[in-house]
Amino acid sequence: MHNINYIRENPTEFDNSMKTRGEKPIAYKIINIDKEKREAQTVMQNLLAERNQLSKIIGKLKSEKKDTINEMAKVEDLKNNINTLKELETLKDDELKAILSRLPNIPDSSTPIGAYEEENVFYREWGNKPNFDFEPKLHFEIGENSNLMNFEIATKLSGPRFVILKGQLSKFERAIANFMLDKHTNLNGYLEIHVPYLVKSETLYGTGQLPKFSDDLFTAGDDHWLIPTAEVPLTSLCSNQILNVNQLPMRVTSYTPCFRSEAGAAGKDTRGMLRQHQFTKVELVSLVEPEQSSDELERMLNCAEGILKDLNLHYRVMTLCTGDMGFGAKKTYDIEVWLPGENKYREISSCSNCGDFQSRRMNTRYKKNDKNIYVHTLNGSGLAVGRTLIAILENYQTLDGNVKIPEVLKKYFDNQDTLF
RNA sequence: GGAGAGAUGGGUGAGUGGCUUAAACCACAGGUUUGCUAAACCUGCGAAGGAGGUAACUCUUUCCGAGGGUUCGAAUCCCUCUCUCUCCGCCA
Repeated sequence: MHNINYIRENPTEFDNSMKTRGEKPIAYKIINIDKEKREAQTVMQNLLAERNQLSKIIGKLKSEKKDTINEMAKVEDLKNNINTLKELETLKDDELKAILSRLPNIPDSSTPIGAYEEENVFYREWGNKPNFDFEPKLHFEIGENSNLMNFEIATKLSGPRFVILKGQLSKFERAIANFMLDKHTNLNGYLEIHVPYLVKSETLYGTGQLPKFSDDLFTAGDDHWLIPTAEVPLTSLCSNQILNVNQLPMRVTSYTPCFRSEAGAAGKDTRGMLRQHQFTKVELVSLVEPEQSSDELERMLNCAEGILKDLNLHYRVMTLCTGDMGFGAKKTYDIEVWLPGENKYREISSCSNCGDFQSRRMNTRYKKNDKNIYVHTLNGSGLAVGRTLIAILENYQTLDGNVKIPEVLKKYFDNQDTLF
């Protein structure tokens, strides 16, 4: 949610920001509605003050057994005006909220301006593309050939975009997640949290998925929604709270399934387990003081990159341009891992600084020098477990169709050298 | 799922229609004094807004779980909902 005072004071800058995100100019309209709201409010409050005065007088007169007909008549008049103004104020406030809640965050000054994915900017890379002396297979070829990955059964049970992992592959998924969690909790200072996978619409509003993106979500009825990412419950842990400054920075992590309807992705990535309705992810979330959020984004990116380095997987980091960035983000880095089977880089993590955009929506503040300040929130994948599994299958495959186990994962996988 | 009891500031907790401008205590912050691992005393201490002023500030509205209603006036009365606790039932 945007700070109305900022829009009031910087309408041109605000519209320019929105333009880079594909929105039309709207500051003028917002300011007008806000003005109408405040005018109604001011007049109403003056009348309320008058009513309160009169009520006190009436109380006093009654206790003295005196006549109150004049005062009662005055209050009756006031009441009608108050009700009319109250309705007007509510109307204008609803209008304002409807607009503000659907506008994306203002990009950071360091976010490159652009409309499409192609305009994302290369930030850095690590490692090299591996050399194969045979034609590397795609992850689902390796999976299906070994009979450990099955899409038909999953489709029979749940429809398209689901998968079943069996035996060693199912266990391998678990090993990858455990490795990530151990690293983030033991070395990177994140506190592991077990969160609900169903949340209320109010919670999704706080992180920005609602009201605008309900089509991307699965609902379970009764105001319960399946989480599209653990970012939603983790970021919301301290909603409607005033934290003490010494609770910051707060760093939390969670390993959860994520559920996405992939409504806009019809026909895209239909083969394999790259784009599923359900996948697992280790998520990182930080709540920090405003001055620290830029540094925290770099730190978080390093935590996510560290996993890929440990796994010796080649990747590049892209800075997303304004048009490709998510709704709540001020700045986002995508980590794209190299997939030799596909001969492509593919997103495996996305780390975003949301500034105070989410904390305003969910009302998370901290107290410093007697002031209540909105925290800055950050989230990042550390990493998407399913896609990490894909990356290992494709990068560590051998000619005979087996897969070598990366050194750091062996202790999570009964010290085996190969997948099967 | 059934029955009962509750929800008041950071915490405990008083408050059954106007004398509450939400008491008191604890915690916290600042200060004074005594003098030493502390005590006593004083002061301050919830949130979100609006109007005025260059400003320190002043005035004012709303908020006692949430939303409606009654009333000149609601923490207090009425209705709906949510959550918590206790007991019973069911259950991994």
